[in-house]
Amino acid sequence: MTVRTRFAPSPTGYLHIGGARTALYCWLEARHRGGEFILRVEDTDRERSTPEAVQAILDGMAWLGLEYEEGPYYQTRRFDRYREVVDQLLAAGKAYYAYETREELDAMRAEQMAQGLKPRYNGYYRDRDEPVRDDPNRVIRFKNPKSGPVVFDDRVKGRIEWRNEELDDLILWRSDGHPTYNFAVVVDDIDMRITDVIRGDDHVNNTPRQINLYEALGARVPQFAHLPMILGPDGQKLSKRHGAVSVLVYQDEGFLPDALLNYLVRLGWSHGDQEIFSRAQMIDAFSVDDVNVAAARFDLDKLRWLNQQYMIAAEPGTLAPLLADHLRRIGLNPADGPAPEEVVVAMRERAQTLVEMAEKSRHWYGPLAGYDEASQRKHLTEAAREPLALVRDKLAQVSAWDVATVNQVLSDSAQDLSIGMGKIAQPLRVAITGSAASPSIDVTVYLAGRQRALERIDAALERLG
RNA sequence: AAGCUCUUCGUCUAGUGGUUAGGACGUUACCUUUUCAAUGUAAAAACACGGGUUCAAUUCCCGUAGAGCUUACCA
Repeated sequence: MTVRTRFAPSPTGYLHIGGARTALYCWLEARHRGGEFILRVEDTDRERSTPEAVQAILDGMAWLGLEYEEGPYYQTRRFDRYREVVDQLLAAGKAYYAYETREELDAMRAEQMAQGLKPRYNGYYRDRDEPVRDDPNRVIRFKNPKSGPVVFDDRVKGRIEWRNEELDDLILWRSDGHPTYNFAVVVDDIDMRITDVIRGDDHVNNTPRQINLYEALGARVPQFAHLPMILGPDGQKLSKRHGAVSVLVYQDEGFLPDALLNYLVRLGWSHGDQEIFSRAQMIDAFSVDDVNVAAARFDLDKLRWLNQQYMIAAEPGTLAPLLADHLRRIGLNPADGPAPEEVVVAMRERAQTLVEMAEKSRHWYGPLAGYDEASQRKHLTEAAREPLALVRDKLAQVSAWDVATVNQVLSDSAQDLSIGMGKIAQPLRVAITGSAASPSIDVTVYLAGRQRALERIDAALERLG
């Protein structure tokens, strides 16, 4: 039988870190076992679902490169099918109408809580043979078995057992004429022949009821795998302050999708001592059976480190357009400076994100924002005048403009003046970049371009005098 | 309140009835270097607690504590 997994987000928000990892694990499990991955949008909650959120999820999936064989399916387009199934259940006596108002249900719960009981529906209408009546509060409830155990072997949490006494008769069909989530998922997962349900562990509690539904419908129960949560750095539930923002903000912040995926795959899963996984390696090594049981915290530092590893390993040409884009975002024109590809090579060991890379490269594309206070005081001193002037002259005269030529000019100058390279490099660096930290000095000068380099040296010399 | 679940360095994790409890991020040194990085080397850093079982428990069992999830006509 073909393995089929699905990612089934509800479009009430964007695709966040937790959702992205669930999607990744579903995708990996399908890929690893040569199966199919399906995307299904659970939009039965019409109040909270929005088309923007649907688009945000689709965009997030696309950016991460988690392609699906089927979908997106939309639950709102399958209402006829749910109606059909609920009617079957009704006809078979496996479901019934109930008429309590919300207030009555709330009161029931409150009373049970007060008695220290687990709150649940008391089944008042379950075995009443009343004629069906029209009522604004009319819902359809499932006849959950009254006794016996419900057992399942969760692929990450192991064996979980429930007693049917703990469960109540869940609502399948709301009074507003819509199916409920617990009903729609089961119908969908059956119809879509899902073999492995991989989802967040906030769903473990729904699983026994769903299993009962599968059985009432005479369907084969799929395998379940409940993934632990991802927590914020403080161990609290992920909030907007942490990572509960759209994965697309990671794009905005200069992360590579493969780096994010690599980070996420290791959050709750590991394979020996390996930290870096290409997509192919992930697919090869991954199994939900090896996923951890405990919740994990999101650690931005490690993501940043991984992102840099990916930037260093990437073909510079593939990063160039991304860097150009980030330069534009901070108001710079990539055409006003060196080829982004060359900047990538110079800067990838000095930046952990593309945003950082763009920021640290501003001085090659736009005017100097000013000199770093301490660097200026230390290096733009009277002692720098002679070397700067000499270098300026030589740079103005050389016929070629490349790293080797610049390097030659600098070492010649050092020799001419009988001083160490540092005495030339540091003042020059401050002159060109405004700070004492940059790539090697020949590259730094080369990337500035001859005209800009000469202008900056002139400006620095003027400052001295 | 009840049901379900979780607990190894600060963080992500490996691991086993007998290990110097391993790796990675981060941190701190050192090396390198004209700066800053990157790389390399090294160091500090963990089995939540209490009882059992056992010759021996981080590992198995039971409690305690802490944390999470669910108890919706949300998903």
